[in-house]
Amino acid sequence: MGMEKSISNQDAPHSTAATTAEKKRPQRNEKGWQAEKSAMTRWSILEATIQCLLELGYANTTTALIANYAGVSRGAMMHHFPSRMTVMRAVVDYLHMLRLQEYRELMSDIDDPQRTLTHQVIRESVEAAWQYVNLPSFLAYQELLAASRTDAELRQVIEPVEKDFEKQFLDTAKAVFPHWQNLSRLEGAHDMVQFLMKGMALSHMSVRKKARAKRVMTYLTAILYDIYQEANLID
Amino acid sequence: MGMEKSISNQDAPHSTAATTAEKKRPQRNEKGWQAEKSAMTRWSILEATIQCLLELGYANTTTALIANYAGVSRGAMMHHFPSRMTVMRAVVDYLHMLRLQEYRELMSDIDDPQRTLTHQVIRESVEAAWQYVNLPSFLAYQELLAASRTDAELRQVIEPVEKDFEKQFLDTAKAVFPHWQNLSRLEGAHDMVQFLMKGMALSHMSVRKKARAKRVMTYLTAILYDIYQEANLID
DNA sequence: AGTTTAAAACCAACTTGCCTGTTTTACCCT
DNA sequence: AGGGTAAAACAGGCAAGTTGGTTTTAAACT
Repeated sequence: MGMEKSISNQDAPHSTAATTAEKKRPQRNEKGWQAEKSAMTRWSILEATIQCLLELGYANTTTALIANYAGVSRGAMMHHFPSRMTVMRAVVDYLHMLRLQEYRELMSDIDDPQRTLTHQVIRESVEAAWQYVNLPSFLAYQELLAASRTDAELRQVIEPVEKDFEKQFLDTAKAVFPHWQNLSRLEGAHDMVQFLMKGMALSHMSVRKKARAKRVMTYLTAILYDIYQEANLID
Repeated sequence: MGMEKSISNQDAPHSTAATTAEKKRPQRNEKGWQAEKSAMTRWSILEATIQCLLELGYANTTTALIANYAGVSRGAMMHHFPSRMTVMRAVVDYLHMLRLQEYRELMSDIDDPQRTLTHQVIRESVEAAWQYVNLPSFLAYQELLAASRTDAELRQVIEPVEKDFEKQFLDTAKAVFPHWQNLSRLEGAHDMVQFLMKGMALSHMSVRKKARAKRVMTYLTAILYDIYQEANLID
């Protein structure tokens, strides 16, 4: 009786995580292969979770689904993350890192050779912010943030991260606009950008999305320029 | 032995719905008592559902919880609403009506005797919009809207309502500002207000909420005034 | 080197609890 | 009495977490 139980009745229909950014498969007989494979499994579970959050929402993101998306057995997954909340914790941290990185990347494209803020530079930074809130990482994080409103455990996890993120986020903005002297006004401008972009992103405009977004960004650029001018007159 | 069945072994820790707007208890032996009582039960279930959405979120709003909050048995509830989604459908319609009503009420406080938009009038309407997005009805609706992104059945229910709401919402704004001629710019201004307010409301600012909201509203008022001026110059 | 041993990774089945919708039973008003 | 209303019990399904076992890797020992 060979038993052959390894037919693997696991059904893993989605290989989403794998398609996005397949990490180089570690070679066996290498030193520390196990550790590397373990890390890759963890990573694919995190990516799968994000995919689930985007496609199914927080409530419908079950441990079984995550495992399927990641292409691992539920047992394996529970080995790396002993509970659902443990996965979420890891995802929150992962997104924290990822979002900051992506934001900085977008902002680094904006260089400001004249050392003074032109209308054009402001416009570019506004458009970068719009790109930013349309990234998957932003949407996935919002899903967690929204769920945390009524999930005490998740809130405990996400709250300190959120605080830290906002701080670093604002600091990054300050670094991108070093000539902007008046801090209070910079913060106000920052709020304007964030709130508007968030509101737009979460509105899922059903009609004329592109045109309306463009118009809003035009208005926003104008007011930001005004705020900047005033801010530097005062100094 | 008056029977006083209202001892209600149901544990209904929250009497939220009752506190908000206790309808007059219908008197027995009145004509149509049953119909009235039935209507009141339905109403209290809707209010209870809204309360649940606010406190627990869509995913955690179970039929049993709703019944508890409403102070009815689950059986009674299933009599009036044969399924969970049926309740949600009714709540969506109820909120549709309620939100429009509340918005119009807030806007009706703004009268404009000079028949021309002053800075002050704009400021008041902005503040009304801020009040509006801080109403429970707004938050409850957002909860449903957010859930509908990943719940196909709910989306089918809420999508047409959402479309109709946006239309009526914009129409109301037009009615409040009849002197605002240039329609395109009015729509742009409307978008600015809605997106900003939504973004702020959903940001749950943890620090200096009041001051930041005030500052944002000041900026918003300024840009709206500018848009208005330009709009009327063009005409 | 080759074998043994411990640990890490993985897998499938079970348990328990909760949620929904249904059915059954009881009630009360006209 | 009987239609409309309410309460309770029930059945089916699903998801989280646990358990017990198997395979794979790394290291220790002879």
